[in-house]
Amino acid sequence: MTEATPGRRGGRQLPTADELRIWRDFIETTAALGSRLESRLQGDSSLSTGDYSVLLALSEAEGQAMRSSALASHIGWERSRLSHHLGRMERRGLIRRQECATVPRGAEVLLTTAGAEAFRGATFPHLRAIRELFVDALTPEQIVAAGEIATALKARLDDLRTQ
Amino acid sequence: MTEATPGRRGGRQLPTADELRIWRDFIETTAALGSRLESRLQGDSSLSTGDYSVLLALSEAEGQAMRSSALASHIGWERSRLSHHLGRMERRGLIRRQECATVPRGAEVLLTTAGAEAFRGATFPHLRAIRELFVDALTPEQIVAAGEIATALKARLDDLRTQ
DNA sequence: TTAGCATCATTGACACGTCAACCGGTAGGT
DNA sequence: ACCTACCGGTTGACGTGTCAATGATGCTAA
Repeated sequence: MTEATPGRRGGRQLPTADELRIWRDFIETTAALGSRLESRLQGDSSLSTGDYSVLLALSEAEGQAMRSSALASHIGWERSRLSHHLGRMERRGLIRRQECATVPRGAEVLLTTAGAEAFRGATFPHLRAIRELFVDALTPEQIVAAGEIATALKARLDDLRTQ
Repeated sequence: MTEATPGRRGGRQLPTADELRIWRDFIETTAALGSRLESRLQGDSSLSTGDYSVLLALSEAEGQAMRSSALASHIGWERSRLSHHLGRMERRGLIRRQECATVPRGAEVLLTTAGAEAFRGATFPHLRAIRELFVDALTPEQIVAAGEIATALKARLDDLRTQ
């Protein structure tokens, strides 16, 4: 199961029509789910899911502050993406950046009170939306299956990246 | 299952820690899968998945041409999104636009030979990537389960939109 | 007839992501 | 000491997506 057995289904190289239909349903529906959640969060709190990830990480951090690179790896973003996003969040007053005293050339990202407040206001509606759009849409067995599918897909992505 | 029973799991309003962990795995992994496929397609053919959707629809269309609005609803895009995308594709010579003879104010989108060729070259590697990243990552049972999960999530999204 | 009104498509402003280039500083090897 | 190589972070260019506003055109009802 971890190693692909190339001949498992007759050595075909291309998906069957059924597999393709499921693929399309799956990728399109998950994308639609993501953007619906995005717009729910936007409407409830004027935050994007990116903002939410950053604010969540900072809220849980020691002193509500993190080094930029630590933040990037914590939420799994590229550095340039984070830098652009922090610029936009700083303009809106949600975070602040300052030179790091201990590490030369390091940037410290600080949660502002406005940022903390925005995060507090967003959390409850966001979790409720996750429940309505995902948890309540599936049976308990399907939720477990979704977790296993995610794990298997992630393993495959990791395998192919380093290979 | 179609109607949410609010008290089904004790009337909680928020997801449990387990549900939340699965949610994050699920949404992040599917997003990563989508962008991996995007970059595979880009590397193999210099097309985006958006380009691919448009070219697929046009290839299958009568006379390799479609009205803009028909194309939009066929691939499920907003018209403004399609208009922007067609502008970029037209600059690259993949499609052409011309006034529609039959419908006033209608725009006809035509597949160019360069577009048809790009699509032909992209199809095989794209389908192979879907097989490698999705079909081969899952057991046959998991593929079925993925289809059912997509159907359930889609039904939920549709329910909540019209409600 | 004309004043709305819906329809088809485009446009502009803006948020977001990726890629590649860049910059400043530290560390290693010669 | 000097050259180089990396590291942390930023920037610019560009493709992409959404929203709201705009044109242009036909339909309908006062």
